[in-house]
Amino acid sequence: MPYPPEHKLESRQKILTSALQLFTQLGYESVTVDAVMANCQMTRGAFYAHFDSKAELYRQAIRHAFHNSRMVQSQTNMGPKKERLQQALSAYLSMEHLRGDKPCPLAFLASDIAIRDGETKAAFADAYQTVVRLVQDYVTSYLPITRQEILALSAMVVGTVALARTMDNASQAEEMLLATRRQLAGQLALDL
Amino acid sequence: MPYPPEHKLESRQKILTSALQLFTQLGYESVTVDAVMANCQMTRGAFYAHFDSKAELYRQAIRHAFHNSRMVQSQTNMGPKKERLQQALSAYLSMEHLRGDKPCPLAFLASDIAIRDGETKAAFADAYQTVVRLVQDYVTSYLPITRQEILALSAMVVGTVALARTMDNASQAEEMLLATRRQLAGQLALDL
DNA sequence: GTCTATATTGGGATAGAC
DNA sequence: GTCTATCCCAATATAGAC
Repeated sequence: MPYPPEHKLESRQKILTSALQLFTQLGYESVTVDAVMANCQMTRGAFYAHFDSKAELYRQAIRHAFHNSRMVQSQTNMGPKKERLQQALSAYLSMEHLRGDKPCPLAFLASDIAIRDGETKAAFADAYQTVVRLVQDYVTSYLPITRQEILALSAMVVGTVALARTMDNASQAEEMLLATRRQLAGQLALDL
Repeated sequence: MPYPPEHKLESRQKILTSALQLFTQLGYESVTVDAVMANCQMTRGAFYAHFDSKAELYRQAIRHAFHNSRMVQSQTNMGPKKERLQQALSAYLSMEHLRGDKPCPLAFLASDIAIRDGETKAAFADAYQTVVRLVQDYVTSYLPITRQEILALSAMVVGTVALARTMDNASQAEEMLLATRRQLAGQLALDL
């Protein structure tokens, strides 16, 4: 028995992490299965023992990213919800995030998802609705707010990161992040 | 002389319009030069008399889109700036826009641009800065506002359209558009 | 489960006729 | 300027050994 049973699960996790990194950096079409596997020290042949196709890998990588996101993971953390929200937003609206550290699929893949098949879009839409409800839960713990306001502010946060990433100039990107932190601090009574 | 001198310019415009439509619908990589040309009743061979490469076509299509955008074109319109702004925003945050009618590259291509070369990103960043200044000019004509506020609100508007486009469900998309219209109406004293 | 071939397709770019 | 025909490379997916 050359491989222990947990080996396959470990390989799967490695492939998913590798895939998310490359998909967010290069976009769906420019990423090859070869590159994903090489990026985690495996070869192409092994891929098909884990996933049926590249499209399937994309869907799973998105689910994986949401499940491991700061916002979702912060549910298991200690401390008041307001502080956890503040930390998550601060990390989200940072240059480190822009550079691809724990990339959020919402901001990094939005226009890529819009052109995929229904199954992929549904996976993405579900995850988005979950995050919106989570944010609403966090904010309402200390401030009355409507779902409508949460939706608009979420779009602002995600849109800021998506647009800042397109800027060729770092100071323009920083200006955008700062502007949204200020706006958010005012509307959500946070210290950002 | 089989071709009058204006023929080439006309062909070029047709190719650019065809390209923008396909790029925003399918993304850069999934669009073939063949498809762009077939979409405007020409063949692949003719393409290279107009553009050096597919990457060059992408850049030109983005410039073309900004130049023909409602916001930029509204500069030549009559009427008070506040009304022109209101009309542009209303069209921007509509289901027709989401369906691909005069697609805005900011919202439709943001995560696609982020992974392209520096030249493409620079073209996009320039266009974005122009639009931001234009919006600021329109708003300040009737309401005092800072550049920071304009940046945050612009990200909200663009982010809303980008995210709404990823939803598999039309009513979710409508909810998002409505939420941002409401928020914007409040902050910019508009009737949306 | 993972490896090294390999079959096959698709698309960017060019050549040369009209 | 536009056409058809062609070269050439890259990438998905599979076959079969270990």
